[in-house]
Amino acid sequence: MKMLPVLCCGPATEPLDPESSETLAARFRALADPTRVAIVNRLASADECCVCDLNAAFELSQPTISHHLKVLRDAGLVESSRRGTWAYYRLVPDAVSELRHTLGG
Amino acid sequence: MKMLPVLCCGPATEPLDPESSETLAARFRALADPTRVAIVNRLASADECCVCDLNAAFELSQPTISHHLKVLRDAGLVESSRRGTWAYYRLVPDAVSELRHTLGG
DNA sequence: TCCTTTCATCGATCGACGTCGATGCAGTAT
DNA sequence: ATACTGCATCGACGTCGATCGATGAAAGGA
Repeated sequence: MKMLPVLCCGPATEPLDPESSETLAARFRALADPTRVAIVNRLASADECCVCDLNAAFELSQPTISHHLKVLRDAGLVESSRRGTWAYYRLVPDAVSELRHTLGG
Repeated sequence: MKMLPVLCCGPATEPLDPESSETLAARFRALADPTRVAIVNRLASADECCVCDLNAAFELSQPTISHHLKVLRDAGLVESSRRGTWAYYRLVPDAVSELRHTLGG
């Protein structure tokens, strides 16, 4: 897991280089959609979640949900594994907590 | 300051209603741009910051910086006050901290 | 009064993003 | 072999957002 710089509070708030700003913004962008926030919230209260359950939970088309899952995957916030026909998604707690620390934990 | 629900970790991770998801996403969207992340970072290490300093710090036009500051203002992450000709911006620590808690502090 | 500086807003442009239907591809059952 | 289900990808469409130049408003100085 790549280390992200501290964003604000805390004793050491060093200036951000452009690359770090872009990395941080990319992670926040993954949460900049209500559906993705809701997905993350749902995954937070369940160890695993089948895509079919997510499709049923949100009034969106299956490709749209799949797209949001890909965005979250690319951001490293969730991970998936296929078992048989189904795909299961899990939260990556370290990624969430690392993002939280950039807000000054 | 409006109370936001807990997002993930912690003992109580209640399901998010659509309105809360939208509110949370809106806040994350304010940080979903590298320039805004850098502005927040800069404000975090200085009590106050004049807009003219920000204009000088980023290689963007003055209207663009002004736009980003408005986005951050609308999100409640920063606040401003004019003194004479100059406008000074400050971070709103409670807003940042509240957002951090939604990530499960 | 007139000019300059500082900042916000406006209008336009262009690329990024959310959404969908259609399609493809495994896996499973009949 | 055929058909069906679960999920990812593709292509297209509409909207949103980042950016800029131009303009406006307010304050200060000559």
